[in-house]
Amino acid sequence: MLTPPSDTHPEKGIVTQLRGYLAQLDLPEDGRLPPERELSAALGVSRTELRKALDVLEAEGQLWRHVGKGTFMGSRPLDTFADIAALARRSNPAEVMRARIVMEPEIARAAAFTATPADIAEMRMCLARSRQAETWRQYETWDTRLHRTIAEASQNTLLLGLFDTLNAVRRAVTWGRLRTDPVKPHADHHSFAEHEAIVEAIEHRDIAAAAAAMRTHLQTVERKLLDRQ
Amino acid sequence: MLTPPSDTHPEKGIVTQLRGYLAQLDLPEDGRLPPERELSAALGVSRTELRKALDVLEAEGQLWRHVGKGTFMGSRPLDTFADIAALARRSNPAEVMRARIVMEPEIARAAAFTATPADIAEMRMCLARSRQAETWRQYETWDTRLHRTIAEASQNTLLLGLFDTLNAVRRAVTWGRLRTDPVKPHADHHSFAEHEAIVEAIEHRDIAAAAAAMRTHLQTVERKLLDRQ
DNA sequence: ATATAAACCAAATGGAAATTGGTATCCAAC
DNA sequence: GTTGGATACCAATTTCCATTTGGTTTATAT
Repeated sequence: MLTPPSDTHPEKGIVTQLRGYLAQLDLPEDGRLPPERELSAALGVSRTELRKALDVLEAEGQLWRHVGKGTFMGSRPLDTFADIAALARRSNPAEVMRARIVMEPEIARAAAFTATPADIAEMRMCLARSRQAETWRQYETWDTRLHRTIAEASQNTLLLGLFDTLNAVRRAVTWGRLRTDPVKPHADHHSFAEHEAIVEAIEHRDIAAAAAAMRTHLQTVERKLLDRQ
Repeated sequence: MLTPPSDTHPEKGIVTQLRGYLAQLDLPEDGRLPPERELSAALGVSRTELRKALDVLEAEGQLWRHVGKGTFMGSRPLDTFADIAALARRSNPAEVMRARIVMEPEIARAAAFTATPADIAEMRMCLARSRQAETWRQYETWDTRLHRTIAEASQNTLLLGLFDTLNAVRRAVTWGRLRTDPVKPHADHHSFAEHEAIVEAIEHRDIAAAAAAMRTHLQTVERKLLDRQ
């Protein structure tokens, strides 16, 4: 499968010639260098020989290559997938709640700064729809969407991404213990008033109240969660 | 910008006609329904009138629309991206700092609760090493490790995972504008005292002070960051 | 006034064509 | 018989362009 590097003996000259050429070359921002076919022509060597030299530099970690993409100086960018499944495996509902209590009040605080009228309109719609929900399933859909709308309103794509990750883990952890009650949430379910308070605070640009209301809400949710176990 | 729904008075007949048509329609897996131009023809109404009816259904949350994509039944799906590269592409240094200021003070607060003596010992080592650093490169290594040790001390694998994600994005975003100064940090660099204050607060289990010290520190970093641009 | 039709726009999609690193084959040279 | 070069081919990826789609504007008619 893999050919041991020591198997071939590329002329050392080609490697050093390549090194010099690359050093003298001014690379684009991403460190991409010309395709092999051009490079071999520019250096006056065959593609086979050039590739042997490139093999050496790659083994040294000086560059990395990928089919269809090209050859790049530097080290290969990290495999960049926050493995949600792995996170969920290590975590548990209590941790998820603690993480929510850490993140979401501060997100709400930021949202109170930056929310647009459209954001607030969508929050209000989520409130209304969650009140009209006929099943817990529907209720949770609109509850989730309300919280995400608040995260969107923070106008920070990174915070939103972190929130989504947290949410994905939450779904994965909570999966299997979903509420399947046929009954629907009572009209005086604690979340209704608490959600209302959060949106109210955001609408009034009261950043401290927004954070506090979100914290209160999540702490209530946490208490209910622990009670049930 | 937004047209108030009450502004127009679409024939209620069209809305109910549309409701019926959609109910009778068997939708594809993704809930996508025919483009407006087809729908209006099928229903024998003008596109303008159809759109008014669609506006109603959208306001009710029964469907969502997006230019270029189409119109879909149900509620708008959340596009969850745990892809760090994608996150980094959409984000920027300012956002990263805001996200840090949101997350890390609260993480420090949690850490002040749960840090073990071993955690604190490691934090102190990071402090010492960062003071001894001979280059900015070294300094940043120990700075990063200090912040991560604090996240570890929160004893919450999910928070730690989110912190790591944030950090990966930070590295990706900051890439290319790394400090290459040959000089090393001054002995009175602001971070030294600020780091000290954070660890001190954690050690004394002063959760409020820990959060405050971390927030102060990151706000200083943010200020310096913006100054340089 | 209101509704309709038509045209236009920008976002998004889809697919063909071109590009690129990797691999196999054939052939000449020594 | 081994080595190296030229060529062709492969699959992953990108690039480019036409098309589609929801959103908006304009002109026309009733």
